[in-house]
Amino acid sequence: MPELPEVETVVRGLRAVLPGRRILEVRLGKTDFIENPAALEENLPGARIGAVKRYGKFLLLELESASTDEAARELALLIHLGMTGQLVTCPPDARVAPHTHVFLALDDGKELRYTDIRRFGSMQLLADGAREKALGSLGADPLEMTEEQFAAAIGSRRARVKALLLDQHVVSGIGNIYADESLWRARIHPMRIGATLKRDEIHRLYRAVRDVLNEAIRLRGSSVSDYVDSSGQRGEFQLRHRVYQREGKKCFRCGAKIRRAIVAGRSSHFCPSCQRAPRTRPQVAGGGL
DNA sequence: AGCTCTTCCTGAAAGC
DNA sequence: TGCTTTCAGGAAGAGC
Repeated sequence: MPELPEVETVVRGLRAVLPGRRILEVRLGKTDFIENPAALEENLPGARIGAVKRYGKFLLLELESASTDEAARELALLIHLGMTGQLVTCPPDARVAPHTHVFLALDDGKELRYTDIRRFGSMQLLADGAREKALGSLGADPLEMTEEQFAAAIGSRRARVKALLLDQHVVSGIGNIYADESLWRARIHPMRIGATLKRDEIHRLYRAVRDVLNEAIRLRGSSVSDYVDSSGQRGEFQLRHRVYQREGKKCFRCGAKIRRAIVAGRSSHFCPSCQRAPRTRPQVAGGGL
């Protein structure tokens, strides 16, 4: 599922081919994940693609409307890949994958396609002033924030650290895979309360999050379900997972059996030996460590 | 403030 | 074997 490293990989791929391209034609399939489908059909044809950006797990295609009619409106297409979203460029006669719902014909003869099996993704055309409203509440990007900012965001909260890492308003871009992998690397139990983390633990978590994300970007993301990059290629970081989907297997560090528990409503994988459960209130469901 | 539950959706996997 | 049920999960909203 696309999290920060996967979205970053897609963004880098699109950055190499999209800027400067003009959109010639739009075709839509199912549109229940698009905020205003008619707005796409009206405004995308003729628009020129500018910068390709990433905000947490969001992709943003900046657009220059070709029509010089009224005020030259700055538009942007905001895209979230949800769990199974794919953005791929291909020749227009390439086989159409099932569940492909957006086709953008480009002026270099290529096509940009959006495929999303579960349609948990979203697509929205943002007018001039709407960008701040759509993205303003996002937390800082963990690769851009300082350790002090990270410590302030996590260390002041009474929620479980797993919930905090997943909360896009606290830090943006981390999902279930990278939360679990980061916590394992930092040797912190997912049920720990943010405000109870020691300075050294915050430091380890900050380092772990950044190291895991950077390494995952280097390996072009994790392909666990349907993720592929903008060329249709799978990533390789799933080969480096230490806890995610490794329930019952041996911890790479100590050999104990990896456990799975529901934390913050999400399946959480951790080593009960390396990542000590908090002693007092929050207990892992079913007792035990 | 933070937790749990629900909703959206499909396909894989488990259950019978 | 084949049908049915459960589950997974990003994000938002409801209710406590």
